[in-house]
Amino acid sequence: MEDPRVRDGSNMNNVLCKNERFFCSSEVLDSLWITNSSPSFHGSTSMVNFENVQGVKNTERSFFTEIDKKGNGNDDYQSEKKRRLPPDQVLFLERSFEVENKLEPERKLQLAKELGLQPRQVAIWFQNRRARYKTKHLEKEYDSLKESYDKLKADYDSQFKDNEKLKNEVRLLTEKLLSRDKGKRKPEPLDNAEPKKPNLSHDSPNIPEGFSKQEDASSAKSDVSDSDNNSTLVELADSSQVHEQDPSDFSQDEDDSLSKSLLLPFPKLEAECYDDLQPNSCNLGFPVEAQGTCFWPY
DNA sequence: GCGGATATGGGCATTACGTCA
DNA sequence: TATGACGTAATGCCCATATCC
Repeated sequence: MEDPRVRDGSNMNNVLCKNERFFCSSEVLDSLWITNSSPSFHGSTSMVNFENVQGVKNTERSFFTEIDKKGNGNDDYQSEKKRRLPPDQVLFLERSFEVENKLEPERKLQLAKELGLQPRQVAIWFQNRRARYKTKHLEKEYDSLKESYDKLKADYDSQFKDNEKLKNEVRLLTEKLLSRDKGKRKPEPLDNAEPKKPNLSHDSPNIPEGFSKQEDASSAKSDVSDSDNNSTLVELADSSQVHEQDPSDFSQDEDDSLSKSLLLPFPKLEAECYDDLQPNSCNLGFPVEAQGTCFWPY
């Protein structure tokens, strides 16, 4: 069974248009496509006697002038020196690549025939093109990840400052309450007085000490993953509904200790705050395979 | 049905060459 | 003119898969 897609050049437009994701202009494709009736690409070798898709001879290319000057009539593809493909051929291959980045044998033969290239050349071009695409894609993915990371880090820093501010407020209020209690009654032994502290503390009798240790923001930041400090902060701020730490949420990020420490205070960010991100814009916590993608696998 | 030999194609690292600043 | 950086065509190797016997 012959694949109708590759039967002739006129059908190639359908091939190129079958994927609606890509820009597809029949005029453009018509200008690119050379039908079998055109002698333009029918040279027996890769690019000898090549004419571009508009039928204009490429007599300006240095390679041909060199060949002509030397009177080299050798049609053997293997013996030819390596040279870049002309822009029109590259454009045509790019269009084909946009449609499908894998090359079935029949399509390879058809492209080779239409472009006047060796099938091997077409296959190599697609192979290299896939490699280039992968590189570019990885670069974009890296940039996206970095952007997401920076954003997340900025969010964390902002939240950290707010946290510090709230801690200071709690500390001041605690001191006020303590001083007011002192004024009301006689001083009591310390261990007796502790349980009479206001609701700010349930299980952490040494709150002021804990705060005093964290007044230096930088040192406190380094301790951000300390569960004792976190629990203290949460209880003091009476925000247990906000902070429900689940260590399992970060099991996929073990290799990145910095990211892990940054994320710890905000275990629900991934699930709740980044739903609107574009695919591939943030991979934190998600395996690459699980991300939606409009790109080809490579 | 199973297993080995062979062919084919893709991925990847690398090389070779052309181009340009 | 020489040179280094960069892009890309091409090569070689490895692996997965399909087919044949």
